[in-house]
Amino acid sequence: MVRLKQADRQQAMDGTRRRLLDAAADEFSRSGFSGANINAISTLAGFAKGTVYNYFPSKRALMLVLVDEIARQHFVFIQAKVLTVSDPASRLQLFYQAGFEFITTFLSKARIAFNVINGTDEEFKAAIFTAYQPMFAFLAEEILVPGMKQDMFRSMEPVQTAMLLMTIYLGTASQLNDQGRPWLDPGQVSSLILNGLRK
Amino acid sequence: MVRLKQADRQQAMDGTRRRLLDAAADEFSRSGFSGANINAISTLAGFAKGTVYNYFPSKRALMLVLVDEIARQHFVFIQAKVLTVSDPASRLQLFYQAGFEFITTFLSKARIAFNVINGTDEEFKAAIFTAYQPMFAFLAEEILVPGMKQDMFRSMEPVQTAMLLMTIYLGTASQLNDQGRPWLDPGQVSSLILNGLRK
Amino acid sequence: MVRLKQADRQQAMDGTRRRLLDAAADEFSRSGFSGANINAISTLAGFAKGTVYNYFPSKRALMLVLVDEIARQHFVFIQAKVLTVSDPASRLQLFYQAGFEFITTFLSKARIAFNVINGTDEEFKAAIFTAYQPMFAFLAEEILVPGMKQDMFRSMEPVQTAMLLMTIYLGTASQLNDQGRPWLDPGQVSSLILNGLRK
Amino acid sequence: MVRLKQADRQQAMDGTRRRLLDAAADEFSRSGFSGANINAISTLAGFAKGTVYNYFPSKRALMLVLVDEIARQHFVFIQAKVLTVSDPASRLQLFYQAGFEFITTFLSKARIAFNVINGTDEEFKAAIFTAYQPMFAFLAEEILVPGMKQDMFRSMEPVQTAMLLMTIYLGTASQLNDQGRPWLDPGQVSSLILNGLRK
DNA sequence: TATGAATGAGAGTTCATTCAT
DNA sequence: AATGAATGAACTCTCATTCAT
Repeated sequence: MVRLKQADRQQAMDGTRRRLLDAAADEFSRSGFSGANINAISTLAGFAKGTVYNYFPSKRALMLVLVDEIARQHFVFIQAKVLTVSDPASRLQLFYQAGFEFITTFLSKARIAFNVINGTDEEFKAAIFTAYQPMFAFLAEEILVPGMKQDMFRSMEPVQTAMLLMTIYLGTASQLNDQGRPWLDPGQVSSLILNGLRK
Repeated sequence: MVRLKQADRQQAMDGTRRRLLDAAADEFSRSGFSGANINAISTLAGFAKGTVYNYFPSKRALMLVLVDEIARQHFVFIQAKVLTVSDPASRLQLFYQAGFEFITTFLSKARIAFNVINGTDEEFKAAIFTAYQPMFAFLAEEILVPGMKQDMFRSMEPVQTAMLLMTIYLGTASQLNDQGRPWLDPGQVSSLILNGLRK
Repeated sequence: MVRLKQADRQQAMDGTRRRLLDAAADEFSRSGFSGANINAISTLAGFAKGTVYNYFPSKRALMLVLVDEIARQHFVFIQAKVLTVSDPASRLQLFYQAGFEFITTFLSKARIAFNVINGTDEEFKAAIFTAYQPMFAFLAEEILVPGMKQDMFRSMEPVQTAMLLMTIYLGTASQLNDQGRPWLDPGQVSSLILNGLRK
Repeated sequence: MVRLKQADRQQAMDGTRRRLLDAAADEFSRSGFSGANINAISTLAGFAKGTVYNYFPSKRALMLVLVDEIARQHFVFIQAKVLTVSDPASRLQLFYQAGFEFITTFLSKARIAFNVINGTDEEFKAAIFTAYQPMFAFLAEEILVPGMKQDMFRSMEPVQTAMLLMTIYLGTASQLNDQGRPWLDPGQVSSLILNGLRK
């Protein structure tokens, strides 16, 4: 019985934490980190101000958890789509397509990632790049190296190029119009990139 | 004599304004807009807090003036280098080279531009995109259209493509390491782009 | 139990609000609105500066609440005394007597009312005159009109005369010596007025 | 020649001082003392900020000079009109008539007087009451005492009654509508007062 | 004498954080 | 675990005053 109660409590806590993180994503994406308001976050989540501090020791810690979560989710989302095909060129196309899809689907989370990457807070930047490492590795090992081995792409330093592709992805995908949709078409971008990479 | 005195005073004011703008560039680039501290700006410039308000009605107004100035300066810098050659491909290479050079030379100003472009403040974004219009037009009319006319580049919608190139430039150039130098090499980027654009 | 706790909390908040309003009355009466210091108000009330803003959105809003409260309290105080008699002449005498008593009893509140009435802030003036409407109406309907009907007062336009009496009351009652007591005697004033009004 | 130059200079200084005092009257009447802005005063007068400090050591000193001047001018204005007749009752009527006329003619100066009288600044209050002493004396000696001697007014303590009449005058005259005209009619007021004073 | 750039104390306001309940 | 009143440091902005010219 005690175990059940504990399980219930755990579940409730997870729910609270989840709602706080989601509300934080909304608020941070709308106002940036400095501009974000803890009160707005807790209200949005349906809790009182103090509750935030039962789950996260500070606004900054909340942001760090969120940033890490976003980067992981971002990678998982793209990886799943890309691995449905095996041809490197198709994978690259899917990479851009899935990436743009992630942005339109999880707009506020994507905005946070862009803000952090181009922001001034070194701690947040370090956190997001650490969390994005798997994405860099995936690009290099599962797309670029196979493509070069199969003579589809010209020979390039894979890690550096992965960084270039990722940067282009983030740069092009982060420009959103008023409706929160990217200015540019993922097909257009991947076509230019594929053309650029080809032997 | 009075005229001389007035001229001196005008010059001194220009100097003050210049120092304030430079200090603001430093502070805004280090801390972002919300995080920036007016006191820090004035101290950095060697003045008292109140002096800022003799020149700019508010922190926001100061930022807007700065953003506009940065975008103009950015364009002038690149345009001057690019127009030294006439071949579209060379112009594109020079565009990236000059762009990266601008960033390493005027690092704090470049950081501000990136922050604003990827930030959450719509007023700042609108201001910077307005100020960058000439750069978009220049890319389209002085590089892409001539390149297509000369059959060097495949046929593309020039304005949309200019936006793509500009976005790639900003995205790739904005990733700086701890020493404030770009991660990526302008030659590498322009090579990929040129390859991507070629017929 | 929860209800009790909530009731306690509500009571505590009411107490805080009350103490803030009282402290504000002190400070505003001592220094006027522009001269008043929010820090002084909170300290006087025994709270930290920020607490004021948990109860009132701004210094101005606090003043408006206070002004409204003062005018209502002023009227209720006078009305209660005046309605203990029914003869119009006695009512007028009691009006001045009660009015002067209000001032010596609630000196700082009375000072605020005088300041506002003779001050330059149009928003405050509008607020206090709105809140004093019942007092004007009371003077006209419960004292002047009955007095004229009973042929005790000469015939006059009641609203205009009510305003005159009220103005004389405020003007004479607002002159206070160093001990915060009116210069003039309410009996002296009401005697002159009654003599002036008699048929 | 030197004397002429000095005279010119003196005249110019007088002009500057005059314009500053007039501008100060405007600004103080519009915004009260704390709310008034030295910059607004100097600009209104057509000078630079610093010029004010060549004529008055501080904002407060400027106000004190102005208050004194206003009270003197107020008295001279009323006295001149009242002394055109000799009958005490007519003098009282003229007193109110001239008083109301002063207010409509020198609105901003009158507003300053009312503000000061009903304000919180003890130094200003002391200054204005000192400057109004001749007016009190005049009321007592030139209107009330003769009226009592001629059996027109009932017997009263003249100084106290002078204060009462002056207070009623200031109280009734200070209520101005949006166009800066008194709410009440001087005739109505003096009629009530005369009736109140008569034997 | 007139100027106005520079000053800096001081104001109102915000808000992350604490903690008693 | 959840609450939200209270806190007070920190911030932007104002403006009377100074002083070199």
